[in-house]
Amino acid sequence: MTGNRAAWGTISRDQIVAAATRIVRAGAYENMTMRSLALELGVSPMSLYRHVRDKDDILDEVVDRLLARAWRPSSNHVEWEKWITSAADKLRRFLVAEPAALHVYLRHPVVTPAAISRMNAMMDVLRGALPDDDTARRAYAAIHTYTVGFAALEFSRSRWSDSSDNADDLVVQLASYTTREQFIDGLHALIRGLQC
Amino acid sequence: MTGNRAAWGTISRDQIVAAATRIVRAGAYENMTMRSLALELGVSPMSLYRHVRDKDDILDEVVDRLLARAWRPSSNHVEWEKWITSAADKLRRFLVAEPAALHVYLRHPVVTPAAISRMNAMMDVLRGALPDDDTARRAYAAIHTYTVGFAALEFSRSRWSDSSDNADDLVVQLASYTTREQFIDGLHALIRGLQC
DNA sequence: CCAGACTCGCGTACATGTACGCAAAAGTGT
DNA sequence: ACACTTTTGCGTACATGTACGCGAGTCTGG
Repeated sequence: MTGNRAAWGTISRDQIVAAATRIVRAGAYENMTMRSLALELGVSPMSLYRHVRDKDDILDEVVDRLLARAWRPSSNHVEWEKWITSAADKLRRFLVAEPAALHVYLRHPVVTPAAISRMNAMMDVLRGALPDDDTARRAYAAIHTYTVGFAALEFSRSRWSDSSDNADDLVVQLASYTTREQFIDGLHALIRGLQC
Repeated sequence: MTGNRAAWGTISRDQIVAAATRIVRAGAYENMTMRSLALELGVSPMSLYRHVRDKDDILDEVVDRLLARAWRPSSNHVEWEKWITSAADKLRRFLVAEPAALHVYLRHPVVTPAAISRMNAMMDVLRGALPDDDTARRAYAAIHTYTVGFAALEFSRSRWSDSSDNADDLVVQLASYTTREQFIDGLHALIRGLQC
């Protein structure tokens, strides 16, 4: 017998990602550490690194799986603006609800399968609605930027307790401008501007 | 004698922030750790915590000092759109050039003195250009969101080496859509849309 | 001037991600 | 079957932020 060593081939990349996905789905992203993950898989922490580059590598794949189930607009809107709005709002919700996703989106460009599917779907709609390809690309980039930016600020605000009471009225008012309505409002302004 | 203990009153909050500012200004933000900071101040790491809540507390103040010198538009543009564009671009540059600043902006609402000055200046301009106060506030919020979002994506892209060669053409094209021109382009679309 | 309260510097300790290299298990060619 | 290479699990170690509490220095009311 081998002391206390786990059997050869105990873990695979898929199992690691699956376990991580389960943990994140359970809302325990903050407590998902390499050590806790290893413990759950009955393996030593360093063993994970045989199958995975680093923690972000795992998160990339976890987030892709979650995104695949989260990005599609609620229904097939006839008007393209509604479809785009719904798609953008879905991504915003996703990023705010899933800190792991925001982490990934802010760390590097996301080019995983689900993200690419989503991009292609949005580009198809934008290409059909705007004069030329270049305009569509610029529109996509601007909308994406606004969406991720909004999600980042909305999330950062959510973990904020106003410790200082000397709070400027304007500050408070603006800091609280991270509601869904605000998002839609700004997004519509952006879309209007992109059509000119 | 007191063994090796630093003299009473050796450090103050101001000195800590000043030292941290020096380090960040020297571009060594990544290497600014509580330990290195303490070492430079001739003090034990834990001593810092008598004067500072945590590392982010220091960074907040450092970033405010740097922001104060970085946010103003280059010149007094007559047209408000140019002034706003310049101000937004200044913030974008600042956030991309200074990782510490991006970190702070993504972590919680920034309500330090320089940030408030900047906000008030922008609000003054927007109030003068748009029909009513509410519109101005919405405009500010949207522009701020877009600016911070763009900076975050631009920065995340800069630390990216395209490891996969199966890279979709579209992906590459869009991932590289983080240039100053793209920023200005999207910003102008947004501003156009806000005026309707 | 002195006792008690308060401020401050610090030693220890812990959780985290992960670099490095050893050794056991599995695979491979002969 | 045997020598080898490759794959895999893991022990150790380090840098990081920071919680906790001790004891020394300073201040304050009587």
